[in-house]
Amino acid sequence: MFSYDALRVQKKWQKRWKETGIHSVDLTGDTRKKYYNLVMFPYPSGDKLHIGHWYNYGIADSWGRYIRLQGYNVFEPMGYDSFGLPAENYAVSSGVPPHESTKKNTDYMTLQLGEIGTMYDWDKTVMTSSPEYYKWTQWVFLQMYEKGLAYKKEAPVNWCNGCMTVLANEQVHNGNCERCGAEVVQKNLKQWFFNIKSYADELLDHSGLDWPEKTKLMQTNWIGKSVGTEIRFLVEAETGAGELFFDVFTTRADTLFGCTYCVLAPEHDLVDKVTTEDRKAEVEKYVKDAGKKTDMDRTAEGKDKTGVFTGSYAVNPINGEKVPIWVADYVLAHYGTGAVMAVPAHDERDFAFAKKHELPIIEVVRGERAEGERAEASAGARSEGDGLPEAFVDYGVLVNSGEFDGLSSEEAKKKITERLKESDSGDFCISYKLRDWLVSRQRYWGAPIPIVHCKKCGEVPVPQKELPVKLPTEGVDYKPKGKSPLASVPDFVNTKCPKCSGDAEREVDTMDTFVCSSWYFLRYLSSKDDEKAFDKELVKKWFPVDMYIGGPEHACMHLLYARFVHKVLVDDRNAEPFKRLVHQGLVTKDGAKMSKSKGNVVSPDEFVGKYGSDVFRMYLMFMGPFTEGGDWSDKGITGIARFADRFWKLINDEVGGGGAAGGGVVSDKDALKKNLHKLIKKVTEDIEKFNFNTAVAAFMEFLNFALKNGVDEESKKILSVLIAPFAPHLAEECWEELGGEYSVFDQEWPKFDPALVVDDTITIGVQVNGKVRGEVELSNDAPQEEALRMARENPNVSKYLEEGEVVKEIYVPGRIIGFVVKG
RNA sequence: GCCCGGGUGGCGGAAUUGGUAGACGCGCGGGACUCAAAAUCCCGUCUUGGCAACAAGGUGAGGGUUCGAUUCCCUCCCCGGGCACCA
Repeated sequence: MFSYDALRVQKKWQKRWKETGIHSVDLTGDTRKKYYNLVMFPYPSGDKLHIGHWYNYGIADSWGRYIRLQGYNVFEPMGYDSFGLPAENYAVSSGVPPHESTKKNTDYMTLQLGEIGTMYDWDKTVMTSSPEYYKWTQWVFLQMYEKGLAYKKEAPVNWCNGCMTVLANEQVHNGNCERCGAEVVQKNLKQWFFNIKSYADELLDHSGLDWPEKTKLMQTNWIGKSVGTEIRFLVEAETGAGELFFDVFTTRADTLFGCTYCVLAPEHDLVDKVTTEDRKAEVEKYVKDAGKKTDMDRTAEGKDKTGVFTGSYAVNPINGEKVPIWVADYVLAHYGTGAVMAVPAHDERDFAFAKKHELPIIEVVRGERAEGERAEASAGARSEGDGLPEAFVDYGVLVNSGEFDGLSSEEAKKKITERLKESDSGDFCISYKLRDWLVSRQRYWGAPIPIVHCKKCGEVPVPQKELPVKLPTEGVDYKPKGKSPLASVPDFVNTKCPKCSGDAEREVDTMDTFVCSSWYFLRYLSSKDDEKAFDKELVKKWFPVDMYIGGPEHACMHLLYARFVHKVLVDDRNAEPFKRLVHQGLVTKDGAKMSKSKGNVVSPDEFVGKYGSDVFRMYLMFMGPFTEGGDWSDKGITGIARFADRFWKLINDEVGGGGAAGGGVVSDKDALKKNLHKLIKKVTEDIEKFNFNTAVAAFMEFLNFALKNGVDEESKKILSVLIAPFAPHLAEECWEELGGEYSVFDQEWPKFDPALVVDDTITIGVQVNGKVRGEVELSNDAPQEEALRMARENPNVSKYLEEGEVVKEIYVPGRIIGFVVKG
């Protein structure tokens, strides 16, 4: 069918690559410039590679091959993120222990990744579920612990009813579990956290990172930094409980005079203390009900602002006004201080709440825009602001604010905060949406947390030399019960305290798999003696990762965690692990996401078996821009199959028929040279931009030309190198066929001659009143006078010029000639 | 609700700073080769009218700026992604 035997060729070269060890990287001795080409490592599933794997790994590899040809020493490692729920869930249903199924899956996957024809250096692979790896994940935990960045604390946390474990904030999407989709509820539990919040400012700093703007923005929004004021409200103690106070956080200190009540979150410590006897029953019931609700329930009730009065009052420190203290679940316990000052005139939520519960509304900021509306409202309600149709949330000028009247919001924020500072009742303050990273999980298939609980000494970290704390593989009931399965393995639980040697119990929770994946890129550079988690000298040499390729879904999870952990491990708050980041797009079928349930999943094997892996890879590259994905078409791939075949024919002079040139006969040598150099330029520039689709298109254009015109041997060699990142096996075969020395990947990437890529004569359009009326051919640097003269000579153009008087002439060299005619 | 992307032929998708819209490929139509089919090769392919030259319309909808707008501005519609009471 095809004259190019793709399957034979790909087998041949995969074998040759392996035998010659061409992809094995010398991390220390090589004198070429280093390039760390990283792709997010896969979770090893038992299924065959799906199209997304091919898309991601195939194209990431093409990038690596291109960089290699550019003369770099490319480090392209690969490993497995092999801890995690799927293997464990499989164990629950089948009884096959995770360490067994995982081993089988990774072996199989390695084989398949080889079939793509990738240049991974398997000598330096990692598997996060191996004791050799998780030993050091535990060490990472201890590092965090020693630096005071890991702590165990009771807090309201997210609990997934499906996975029967707690989840990090980042792993809850729309109130559901990111993994299994089950509903997530709030529970008060004692859990391990990493203090990622203390790195918020460093994580906010993306300077110097060549990352997609969108990803940086998502992280910025997730961290959610707000600059504002913390204000202390004293409680008017009717309960006789002594001097009570609470702090609130606000970004709008300028509205402080408009505060007509305060709200505590139901979980706030002070709720009990400020509630008066007569309100106790009602408040307790409200708090209890709120606790039972999921976040979804709380927000699902939407704009309906529920709440109860505590019976107590607080004093507004700026004016001594007494305001009632309420409890309401529209105030979040975990943000700011868990308490707010409510200013109904200038906050939509407070406005809705005040309306519903008939609390006063006082206008303290006025903007130009509100002027008309207010006049129409009632003049009588001016000072009270009850006439406001809605909250005015914009900045403006202060009113009803005593001596601060007339100040702009900006100025007032500063002045009011400074005043509060004088009386020790407030200060400037910064608040973040980012919460600490909850890292403990009540599941089996993860790295055990290296902590023991001693009756005498309390919480004691396991000494580094005793690592790894091995995950038991015998006698484990994997079934999730809401407690770690490890709790039911006595041999694991019962231990001795490393400090006092007394009886102690091991921590039974395991670590979030995102901890494992937050440092694997460092582990690829492990030290030979295994004395350290990674080789510091190698890390110094090879970091940052020059290119990191992976899915955009990790923007606020892995990519945030990895930056944080990297900063801690290399002991530099400003260090960044990934210099350039590129996200692959999604491959769809008929415009829809592929899914088993829709039955529109495309299996690569069928097409790889028919056309070979090069064609499959190249079609994926051709489908659309890499970052945007593309739509798979069973028919579309035939275009690339034809292309590969025609390419092969060109190299082998099998171009008979149709009057095409062959046998080394070149009909226009200058044109060949020009087109070849234009191709080199186009392909090089497109690859740099990750626009592989247009690079392939340029190849096709060139091929169409070359098959007619003929090519010489030198051009064939250049073409073989140029095609190498796109179709590595084909390129090797062509290169060998042309008598080139193994390997094509040890050649130099061709350079174009700038003089050859510009045409001396070009064809440009001529417009009359903006409409194209003809085209003229003129020299590249033709002066305006000549260009216009030639344009006028065009019969169709002159026809339109005669219709009136030329009032303007336009000449953009190389682009357009235009006339404006009036009449 | 808010914040990002994006809407271009039958389809996937191309189009520097505003400068000949539709590259390249698929599909489709026609032809060559063949007893025939496949494969291959050649020609055509945005719509309408015309043999053609050419003309008119055309990049989600409507306005605007400009000699000229897929590109810039305003209003709106649709699709994808993120956030979601963050005070």
